[in-house]
Amino acid sequence: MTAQRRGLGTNQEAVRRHNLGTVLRHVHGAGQISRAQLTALMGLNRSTIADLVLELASLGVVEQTVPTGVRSGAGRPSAGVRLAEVGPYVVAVDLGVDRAVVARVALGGDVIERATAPIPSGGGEAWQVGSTVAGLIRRVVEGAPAAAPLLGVGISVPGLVRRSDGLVRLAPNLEWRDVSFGSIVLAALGVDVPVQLANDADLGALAEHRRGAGVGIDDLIYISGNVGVGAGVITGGVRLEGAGGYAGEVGHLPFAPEGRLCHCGNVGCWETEVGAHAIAAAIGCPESDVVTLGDVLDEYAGPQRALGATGKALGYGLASIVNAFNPRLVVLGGYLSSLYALVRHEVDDALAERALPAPHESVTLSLPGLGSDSVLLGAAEIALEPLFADPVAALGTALVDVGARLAG
Amino acid sequence: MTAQRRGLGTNQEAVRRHNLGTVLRHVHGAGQISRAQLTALMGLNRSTIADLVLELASLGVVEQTVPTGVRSGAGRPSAGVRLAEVGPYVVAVDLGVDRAVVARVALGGDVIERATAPIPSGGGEAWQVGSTVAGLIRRVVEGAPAAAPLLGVGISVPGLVRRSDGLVRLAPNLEWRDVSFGSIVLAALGVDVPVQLANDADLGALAEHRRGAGVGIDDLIYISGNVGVGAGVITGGVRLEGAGGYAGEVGHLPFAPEGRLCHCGNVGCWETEVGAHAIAAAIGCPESDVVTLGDVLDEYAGPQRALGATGKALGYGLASIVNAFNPRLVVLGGYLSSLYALVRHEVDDALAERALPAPHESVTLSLPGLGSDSVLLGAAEIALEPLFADPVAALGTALVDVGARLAG
DNA sequence: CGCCTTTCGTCCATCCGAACAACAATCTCG
DNA sequence: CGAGATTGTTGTTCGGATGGACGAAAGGCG
Repeated sequence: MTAQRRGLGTNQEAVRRHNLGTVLRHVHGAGQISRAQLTALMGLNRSTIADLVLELASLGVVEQTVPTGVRSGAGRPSAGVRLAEVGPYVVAVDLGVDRAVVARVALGGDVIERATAPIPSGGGEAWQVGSTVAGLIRRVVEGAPAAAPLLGVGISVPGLVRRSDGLVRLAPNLEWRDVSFGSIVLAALGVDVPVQLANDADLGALAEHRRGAGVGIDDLIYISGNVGVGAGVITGGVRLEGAGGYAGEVGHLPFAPEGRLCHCGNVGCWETEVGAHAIAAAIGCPESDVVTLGDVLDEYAGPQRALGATGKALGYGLASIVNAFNPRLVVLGGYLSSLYALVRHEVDDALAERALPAPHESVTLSLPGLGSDSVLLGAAEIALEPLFADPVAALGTALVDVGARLAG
Repeated sequence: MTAQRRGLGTNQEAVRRHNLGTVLRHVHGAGQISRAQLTALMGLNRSTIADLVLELASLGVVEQTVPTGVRSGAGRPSAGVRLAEVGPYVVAVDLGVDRAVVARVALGGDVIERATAPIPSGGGEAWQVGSTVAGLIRRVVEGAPAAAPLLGVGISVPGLVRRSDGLVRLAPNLEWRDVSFGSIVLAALGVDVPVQLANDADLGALAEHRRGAGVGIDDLIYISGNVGVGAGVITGGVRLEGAGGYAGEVGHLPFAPEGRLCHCGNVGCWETEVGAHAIAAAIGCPESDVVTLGDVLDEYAGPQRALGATGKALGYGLASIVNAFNPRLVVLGGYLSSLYALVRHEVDDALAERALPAPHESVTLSLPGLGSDSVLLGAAEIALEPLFADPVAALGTALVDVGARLAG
């Protein structure tokens, strides 16, 4: 359930809000679901579910269908509930270190349209990137039906993002510090829509939890390998954010006190062993290809030995993470998924060696269920969040006829 | 708000349950509160609060008082709500490595009676400890009014406790492995009451969050120094448990790869630097006094230099924890509070050196607000938890006339 | 000291929304 | 084809939060 401010009482509007949001969350998650399933899942009365679905349908978010062909036992077949044909959508932005990916994502998580553009290496000025992103947003929104409402924009940033206001505190690979990127994009767009920013690893975790390898798993960690290394943590089914929103910065956990100098100023951070630069050096890959290390690794045919130590370092670091957070699943994203495919054995062994037995016995390592789209879809998910918290309010303030507004 | 199973709908019984529980939680937290304050805090109507308080009073949990003397401006003074004179209580058990502390704790968190007994070094057989604990429980319960209901028993264990069923997976300093200590205590008592077990650091964190140095702070970590070192994490106001309940095992984070051998089988764990045995060795304290290291440190008058390296190691380790969890507050419990008092400077400096600026700028180190009772009071808090989740049900199944039942 | 204002408790009617009961609809199975 | 099972639909009930009216108990002010 949505975490409302604790200590508060529940009034009847809150009940309705929560129930409408929960129905919508289920439809969003399953794509197609019957009213009978909803009654079972939510533990409410048939009549209540019927009423909730009716209200969502009148809001134009869902549609009721004739009973679907999939039958399951005797009895009258249940009416289906699915997302509306022309329903609300969001814009998801995945800011990488060398390119920006922007997508129009429908409620339900399908990418309808997508556009990509390179980002000057070293990030460049934030306003330039913002203008590039705004152009991509215009492009993906163009084809949207005029009647479809835009709920908001979700932006993934490879760096530390302050939770309270979305300020990018530090994005080392973009060379940004204290950049209000949300405002910059909005200014370049010339419209006012809700914008949510978050760390890339956090969003990868969210997406894998909702729609990827971690569906039904309430404690998982997504490790993003994206030049730097970060972790996004889902615990008890909710994002672990910490006081400022910076939780999960595992790239600078101490690893080898006598090791290499890290850009953070310390010596021997985990990132100096499993970061993209370290791996590139290990396999003799030129510096210029570091940003596309995943592709390089996918085609790597050199000696396994070159990566053995790296795999071991990855496993040892994961052991710390497993001990600290006790996840049921660890998803290796970015170039780490390519790396894991090459040295799975070394990683698994190192993890088993260093992790405590109790947390180790229930953990699984896995590749992303969403491929390289985890982060992008996570950005869509946070943009959808207000809709699940309060469907009526979110749809009330959503923007319609977006194509025309942005073109003008 | 209490985390109910996600995905569920909210029906009207759940609303009442939640609101009753929230009122009770506020009274429990504040001790004495006016109905006007409750309306403001919970955002409900005056009439609703009156009705909720009335129901709690008829359950015998709270009492209404004439308006208290503390005035605040004009207007009719508001009736007070306080805990009932003869109200429900719980038994809290803090299992240390050398002694067990048992207390009768009233709703509201006051320790009414307390009893202590030594535990044979090395823990001894679990059933022996269970019998000792049962004896202590009998003693503290004896004086309770016959009409007062016993809600349950909360037990703190220095080790890994499985969340699902409270099994003690591993308690190294008691030399226990897979011990169902809850059942053992119940069997020795001969009655059936709800029993909750949890890790000592988790309970320290809970108590400091509810009633100690972390009141109003939703992201905090309690580091327990109790021969071994563990962390309890509160994030977003709720306990971080992880998949099995083992989250927060930071004692075995890698620290010095060329360091000492740890009892977990690895080399250079943090615990080998800041664990009780390491500190005892550093200050030349005999092995037999390791279990009371806190007292030894309080009276320590030797050279500061002996502890300088330890302080630095503590700070470096805390930096990892701050980076990983981004807490607003870190409470140093057990002997670490004594240690911190001696080498505060070294710890602070080491933390500042290794932590990332963003998470570091908002974190504070502190001593426990509850002294050495944090863990004990945390055990009381988990035993109270069912009451806040559903007051009516919890009181319905509570045990009355406990003294006679246990004596017979 | 009396009056006004403010704030709160109490009592009532109201309203919202979930639950329930009864009946019709539509399937499976024998 | 009939019995049983499950669901949709509709009208009603009911729990519980809400809001207004009124009185009560304070403080502030002339």
